[in-house]
Amino acid sequence: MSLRIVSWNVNSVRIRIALLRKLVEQSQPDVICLQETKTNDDSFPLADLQSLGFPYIVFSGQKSYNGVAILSKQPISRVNCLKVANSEDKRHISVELKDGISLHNFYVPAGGDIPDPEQNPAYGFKLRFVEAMTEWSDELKKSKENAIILGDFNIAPLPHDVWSHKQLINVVSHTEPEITRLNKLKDSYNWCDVARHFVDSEQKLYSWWSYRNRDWRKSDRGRRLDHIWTTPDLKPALKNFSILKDARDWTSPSDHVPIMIDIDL
DNA sequence: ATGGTTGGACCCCAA
Repeated sequence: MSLRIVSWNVNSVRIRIALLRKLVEQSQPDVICLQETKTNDDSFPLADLQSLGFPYIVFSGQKSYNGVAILSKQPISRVNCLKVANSEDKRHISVELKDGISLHNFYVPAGGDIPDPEQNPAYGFKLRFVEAMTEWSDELKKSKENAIILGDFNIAPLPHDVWSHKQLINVVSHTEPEITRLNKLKDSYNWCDVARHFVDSEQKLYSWWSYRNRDWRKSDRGRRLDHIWTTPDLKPALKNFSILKDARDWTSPSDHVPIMIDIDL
């Protein structure tokens, strides 16, 4: 069974319905994982999304901030929401795709502007959040379960995951403490960074471009904040990876674009 | 060196 899985930080699910329709028509994904849905569960646009051809939808949201969802064409089971780093924030939801293979959708905290946990608690929370993900990953490895983890990790780890390594080294998303922690998470289960499995590390690769640029394509000051990782045993099953960059030019876009994999499960 | 934009709620916050 070949599965096409998309991850997208939509920056409000309710105002992005038309763009989700466009995504479905153009790319025909089987599973869509959303971050920053920005709505509580009572106001989640369930019927609208089901009408796009996804009868099976699970979501965990809150008013105004955060929120995650998974849309699927096929039945899903074992729905779970983790309380990562003891936070009440709705930043994780997972399902079982098929026997023994789980899919975990994470929205890692952005972490504010100042890269100092003393001055900026949001930054400290971000670091603790990735540490908590690592503890979770350690347990997953012990269970030997295969998994896909994806979402907006809000960290661009490699020099060519940002438009200027030098200019962003002290900018939250590309600081040494964040990168060290993300690498620790990656090493904890030898996770495969699917984007870099297919695209050389010397090549620039972004999934996010700030709203605060007159011409995002021309200035091209992007960062690779969105990720899809698999457990090492799933590597041979990976068939394709793509970043749907054109979505940044859609009418009233998210500042993140969808990223997509094809995997034979 | 600074400011630029968006979304959701409310008159500002987080991204």
